[in-house]
Amino acid sequence: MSKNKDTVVSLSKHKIACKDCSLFQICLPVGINGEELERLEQIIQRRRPVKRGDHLYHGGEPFRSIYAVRSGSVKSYVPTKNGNEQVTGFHLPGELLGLDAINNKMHSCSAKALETTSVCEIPYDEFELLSNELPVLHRQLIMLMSKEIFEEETHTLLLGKKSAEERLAAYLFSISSRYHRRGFSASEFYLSMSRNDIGNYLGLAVETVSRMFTRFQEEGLLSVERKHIVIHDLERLKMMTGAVPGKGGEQFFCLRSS
Amino acid sequence: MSKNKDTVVSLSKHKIACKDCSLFQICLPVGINGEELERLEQIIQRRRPVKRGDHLYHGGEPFRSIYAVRSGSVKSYVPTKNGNEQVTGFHLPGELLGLDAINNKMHSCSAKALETTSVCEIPYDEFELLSNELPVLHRQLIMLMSKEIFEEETHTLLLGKKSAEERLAAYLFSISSRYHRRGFSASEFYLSMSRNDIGNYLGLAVETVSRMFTRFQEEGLLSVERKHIVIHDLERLKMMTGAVPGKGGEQFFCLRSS
DNA sequence: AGACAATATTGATATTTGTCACTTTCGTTA
DNA sequence: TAACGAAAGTGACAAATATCAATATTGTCT
Repeated sequence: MSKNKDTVVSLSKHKIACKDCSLFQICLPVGINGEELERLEQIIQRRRPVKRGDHLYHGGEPFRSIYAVRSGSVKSYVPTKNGNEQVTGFHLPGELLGLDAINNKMHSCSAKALETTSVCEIPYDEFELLSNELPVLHRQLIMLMSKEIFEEETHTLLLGKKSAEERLAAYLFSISSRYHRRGFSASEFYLSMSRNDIGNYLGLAVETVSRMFTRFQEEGLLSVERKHIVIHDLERLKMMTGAVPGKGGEQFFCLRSS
Repeated sequence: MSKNKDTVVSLSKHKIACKDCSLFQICLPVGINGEELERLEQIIQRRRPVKRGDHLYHGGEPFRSIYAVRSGSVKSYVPTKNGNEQVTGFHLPGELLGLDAINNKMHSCSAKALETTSVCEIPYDEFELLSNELPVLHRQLIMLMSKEIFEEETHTLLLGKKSAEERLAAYLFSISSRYHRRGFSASEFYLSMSRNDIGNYLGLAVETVSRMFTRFQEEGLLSVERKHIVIHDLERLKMMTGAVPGKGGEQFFCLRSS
């Protein structure tokens, strides 16, 4: 039990059962019955919200837990030799972090909150033990990891060949879809990450990102005011990503929505 | 049990027990005991080698199996609207394919052999059933998927910010390490993929790839003759990738070796 | 509120890479 | 073996983006 008032307030405010969590069907889409869920909940720790700039873990630290974002957002990055960092991903509500560390038993990147963020922490050892009795948990994790691999692939697709315009369009479309899935508006949202982070993630100079936002706005595609984005033509944005597969491919549109 | 002669012949030719397979410790690194292994082997199908250009699966097809490359190499790609394709990955011996399809139950990309290639096929339904009894199988799959996610992240790192030089260097270093791990030379190997595929994967024009190879050769970094590569200075190649993390980071060097 | 630091935007210029056109080499098939 | 088409390499040029420099805006701290 924490001692200061702040924490107590936060805990009481955030102690929500999984089944009442708005992310329930994102975290646990497959059939988990009541008793199984209860046992899972017993090992899940709901951490006090972390402040902007705080770390969930650092690269090189031993791996102990998987995290699920409840609210807020987190960025993953790797520090590089020249004192810079390379951003490897952003994590929005309902998304998991730390999956890349299971195999190494060590975190390969650092995770930093981009804003006040609350997460669920799932201690991996306990999860493993429980999974021996409840194979459905393993199955669920495998599904989520598959989705993660699929999405990384999408990101490869994004960075692979495209122009700055296509990259930023694809990025915005991805963010939009992810917020939408989480129950928020697809056409209006705040970008919690800086232009710097976006450019870094997309392999573009900050200035190029700025210019692209300006161009998009001039073209009437969207309105942008710092971090506040309103997309006026989502369909055109999607087209601009250039990621629509060819013949017979409409059924597996690959610039994913979730 | 298969019925037609063709299959029987192939099976007899390629029926090698997992424990005798040179990829054993790559596929199944953790402790699986004899009986468990035997039961796993019963569901693994060793397919007759596929010829260069043949597909293991196409994007949009229902997902049925995971594949492990035994020998040869495979490329994954997504067809795009303009009739081109976007290469999303290469798979060398000891590596798995199809993990991205578990969640969707549908393949999101196509997989094509770059040369004569033999694979093990693991029907996923049967794997799931068996895993209910042997949780170690699930655990192993999760480890392998974690590794996959880690490597995708590495690829993000590769494409994120780097110049053409850094990209090609990182690519060659990755291929080198993966061959090395499989027991081949780290400094001399054949690139089974075309310049076109490499360029596509790295987000570079074919001509740029060619020019970079030429430059690398002029600099004495390597010798290249079409697909045959000899690397003269692996250490310098590694440095050129620019992926060395900063302070205290040597322990989690992120441009991975496997 | 004021001041400072961080972030974002804009413009001018340099560099890199892509595109186009052509040549060479290789591999396959007749 | 010859001939063809595909893949690879090279050069000239154009286009896209990075870099550098300056300014504007925002957020934060006192």
